[in-house]
Amino acid sequence: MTFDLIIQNVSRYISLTREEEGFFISMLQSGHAGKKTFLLQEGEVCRYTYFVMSGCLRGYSNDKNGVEHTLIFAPRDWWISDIYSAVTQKPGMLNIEAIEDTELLMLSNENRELLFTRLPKFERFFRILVEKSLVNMQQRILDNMSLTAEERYQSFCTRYPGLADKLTSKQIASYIGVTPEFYSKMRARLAKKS
Amino acid sequence: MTFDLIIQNVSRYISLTREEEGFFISMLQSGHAGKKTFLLQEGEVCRYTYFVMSGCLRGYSNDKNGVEHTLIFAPRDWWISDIYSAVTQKPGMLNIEAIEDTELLMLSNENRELLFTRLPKFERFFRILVEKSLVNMQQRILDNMSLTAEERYQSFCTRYPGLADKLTSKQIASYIGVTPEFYSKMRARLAKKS
DNA sequence: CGTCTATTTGAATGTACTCAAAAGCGGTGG
DNA sequence: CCACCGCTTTTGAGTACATTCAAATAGACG
Repeated sequence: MTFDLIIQNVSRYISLTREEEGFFISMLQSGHAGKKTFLLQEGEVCRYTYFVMSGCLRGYSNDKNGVEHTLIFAPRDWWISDIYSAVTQKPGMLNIEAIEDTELLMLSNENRELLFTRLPKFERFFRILVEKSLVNMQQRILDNMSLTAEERYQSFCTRYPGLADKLTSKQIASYIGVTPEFYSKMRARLAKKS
Repeated sequence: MTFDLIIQNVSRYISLTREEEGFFISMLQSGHAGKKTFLLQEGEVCRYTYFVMSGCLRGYSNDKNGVEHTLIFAPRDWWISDIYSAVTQKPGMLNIEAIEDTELLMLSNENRELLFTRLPKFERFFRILVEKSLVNMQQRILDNMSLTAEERYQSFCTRYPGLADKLTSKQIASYIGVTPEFYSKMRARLAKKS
């Protein structure tokens, strides 16, 4: 069944009755994003929280020199949105792009609020989800301050097992925080070692 | 009244009746931390979420070389805890230290759960709180990847107005992610400019 | 096949770090 | 009250990690 994955995902933190599952599912829309297409672009207001059924998304932002910096990858079974924009309803600076053909479920901001009103336990679910995300981001700040590029690459491989193959060098470089050129040299060094 | 500050803080995101305020307050303990003392140390399980009434706290972690990296400062009207440890109930790596004599309110993990059970709107409050925090951390990751040390210093001054005076150079350096030596040289350059 | 973009390689540069030593500052005890 | 100790901050020289710019090579896609 199509909704098994998301129900399992939600059930990790809260438990739902059959009716609650039904209501939750009725709040979702399904969607598709072809490779290299955008679900959200810089300057837009984020209207949805996305859940990835298959494929993979990438959330990144451009700095003042136009350089891309990847904040998050969202493979199967992950949630993604521009929280800043979704919360404030103001234009954000995040781009959400499909790395490959991606099937999604979408929860609109309005339906999210409806869900919170009707089933307050979803406040709990999203609180826990955001807490996990916060812990990851904090760890990443520490990593950026204390690890070398090579170690951050290892850290990336651990956090997203198997994802490196699906991504371009540029995308990986933009996640670990180095230029594509330096990333290339780094790979050459690593290859020589082993 | 002692609890005005925290009630106002909470009321920014949820509204409470008199009785609810009373119950919330009954879940809190008050506490004090003298300058340079610790509320939490690396390896301990975080048992409380802290709210700062006056003074200032600092949350930092030591990397494998023993270098300190500051994740957060918590002046008056801020919340702080080691979310990782509080959520998992496992030993964390965060140290929470008082920068100066600090008065606090403390919400134990058990009372936090009680609060969630009795007043589910607090799930909402903490969800929003954590969302804001996540937005800040994401911004900080982008800053670390795209700004120079000098710009990150400006960014720090904006985020924590007036705090620079209360802190040692080493503490500021550990927040913006440079060595104390480099921070010192940076300050000298900045002073020369103006 | 040709074009466009991504990746690699190299040389020169820069930002920030390490190590070491000196100077400043704060607290403590005689 | 001041002398001393420990810690923080400053300064300098040498170094390292990562960037910039430029050119060559390889891949992807119509």
